[in-house]
Amino acid sequence: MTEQGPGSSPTLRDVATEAGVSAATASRALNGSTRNVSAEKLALVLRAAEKLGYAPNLSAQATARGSTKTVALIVHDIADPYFSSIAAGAIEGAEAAGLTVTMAVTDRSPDRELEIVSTLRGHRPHAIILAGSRIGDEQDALVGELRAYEAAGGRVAVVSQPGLPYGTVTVDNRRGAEELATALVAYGYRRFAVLRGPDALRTSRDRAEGFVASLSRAGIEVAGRFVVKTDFTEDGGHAAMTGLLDRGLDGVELVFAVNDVMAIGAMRALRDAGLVPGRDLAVAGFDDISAATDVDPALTTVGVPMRAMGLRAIDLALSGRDRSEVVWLPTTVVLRTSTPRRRGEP
Amino acid sequence: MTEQGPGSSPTLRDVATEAGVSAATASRALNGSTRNVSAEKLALVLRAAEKLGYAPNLSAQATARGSTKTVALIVHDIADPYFSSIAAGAIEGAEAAGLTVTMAVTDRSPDRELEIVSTLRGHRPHAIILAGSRIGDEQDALVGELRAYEAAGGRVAVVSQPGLPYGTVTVDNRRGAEELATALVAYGYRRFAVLRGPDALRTSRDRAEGFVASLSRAGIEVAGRFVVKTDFTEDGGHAAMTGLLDRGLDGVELVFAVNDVMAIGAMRALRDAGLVPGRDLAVAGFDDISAATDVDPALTTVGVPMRAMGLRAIDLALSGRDRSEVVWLPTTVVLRTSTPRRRGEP
DNA sequence: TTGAAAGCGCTAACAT
DNA sequence: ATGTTAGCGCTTTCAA
Repeated sequence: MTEQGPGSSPTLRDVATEAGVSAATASRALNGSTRNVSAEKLALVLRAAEKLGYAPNLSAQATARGSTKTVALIVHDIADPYFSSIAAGAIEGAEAAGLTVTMAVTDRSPDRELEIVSTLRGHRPHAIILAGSRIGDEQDALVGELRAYEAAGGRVAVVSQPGLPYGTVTVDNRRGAEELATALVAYGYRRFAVLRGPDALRTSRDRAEGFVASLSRAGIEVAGRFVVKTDFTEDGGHAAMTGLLDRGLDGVELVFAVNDVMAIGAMRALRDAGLVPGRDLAVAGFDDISAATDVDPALTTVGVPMRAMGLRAIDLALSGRDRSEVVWLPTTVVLRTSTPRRRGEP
Repeated sequence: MTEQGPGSSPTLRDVATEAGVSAATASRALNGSTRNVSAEKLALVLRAAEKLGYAPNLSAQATARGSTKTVALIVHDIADPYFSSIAAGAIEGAEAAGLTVTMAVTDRSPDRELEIVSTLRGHRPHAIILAGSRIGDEQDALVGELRAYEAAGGRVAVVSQPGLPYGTVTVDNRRGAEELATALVAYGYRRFAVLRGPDALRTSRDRAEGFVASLSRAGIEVAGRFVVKTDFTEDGGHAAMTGLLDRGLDGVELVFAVNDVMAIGAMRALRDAGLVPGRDLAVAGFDDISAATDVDPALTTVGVPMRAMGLRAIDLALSGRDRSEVVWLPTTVVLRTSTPRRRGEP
């Protein structure tokens, strides 16, 4: 047993010495060109490395090679199931490619995001994955930062926000919402309310507008006071629903929240008010997070393949393909018991 | 605008040249000892860096300094709300300390975990945080790997599994379960079933045993056939509950699942069988994930401060304090409507 | 096949 | 206060 003093790790040199070869040979043996090293030396080096508990210093490797084995993932909020599912997919993809994932959360702050990208750039990751739609129009600084990163050979992929000049994997939010609206009308619903997120959130806008537009085409209008803006979170949904209740539902039969966590918050608000979701007021969401089937009644929603999105984003970033390719993943309307078929309808 | 060719990033040298100073001065200006550089040069360097869009190469910095600005977080499953909350706390703590988090998921495989620790070691992170209780007794290899890491100056912290020779932040799972049992007995429950996880999972064992032991002290025994082992997941809970239902409840009034996701799975199984959780059979869980208040009836559970655990783990690892210190965080019994008070009880 | 030597981008004595 | 000079641990020519 060769003891290492504190603060020190065995280096390649140590391994080389132990094996009685040069550092160059040790390096070759331990990775890259295994072809050019004799079987005996190879064995010697491997044994030495094993004995010393050698772990290559990835930072040194990176400086020498000029490239790292990491990919950076940026999400708004990792505790949100939407993002954690995307992250799970991304991590799966990255690990399959032998890469390590570094992660940062923006807390939905554009400033923070910019700062993060800037820091991350220093890590020289293979790729940077931006998950979650950007907010506001201060994108210039962000794009500038990313441009610099790309110019230096980095790859960028974006999840869920088409419109940035990078490889993107997304779903057609507008179309998904339209299909949901159509299905709901077919179920006999005629009077709707919509809980949407901040104006600047592209995802929220697309979903809300698609929903309303589709209804409109069916000859159904949603009164302005029944479209309420709130936070893109469960508490936001709860607050908005409570407000709606206070002001009076006035015949509204179904409330559509632009994402599941908001919808679940709204359901909670209904229960808090002594109402039964699904029976007294139908509720629909968007995303199909796993909680959608945990709540009672189970939530009608539009399925978004979050995990696959994370996975594909990694693929997209890693495959040196055409920048700014857009991968559209399919959504699926999932009708559950939170939106029962209305009496008297087919 | 100075354009950089692809594959290249401006280096400290470039900045120094641009500013007309030496690399050393540029280095000093850009970080560390700002004190020892004149205001003018400082401004010059800063301006040059800005102009070139300079981002320090963290790998190079790390090799030169011999230490990185990262901490590695290892979780079983990032899509699980328990772990994503811990991760959120850890990331918050790390970012506050100016550190970047790298993350890996084990998928609950001890082999994978070992492999991960080994790879991560190469990154020379400031600290490694192990979240989630270890499985099985193949800990020797893991501990060996961690020992080597520590010997080289790394810090290790563990979340939720006391017993490893490292700084640990955890809750008293046994005691939490005992208190829950006591509260439930006070509510008038007398006949229980327990859904527990794999034997080797310490957390599961502590909770299940604590619960049963507490009941036993109150003169209540849980028949062996009403203690069922299953996966530590929602599907596990669903399957176990379904099985229990098939075999007959035989008067059981309440089922305690050793974590919330299992409990929620069990509730779903009840509904699938046409039963009403809370009314036909009371259900209790452990953790108090946010979904616990989303389900209906809201889930009785034992609150675990997951986010705080992640945060404290970072603190623990970063504060150079006594290795193997154990931080106990408090749990709180939260009685909700999934376990209504039984008739005829005080 | 192997080793010597140069260099990756940065930091940290050591001089001045 | 600033520049010079060695490294940090590893990879990769280039010769041998």
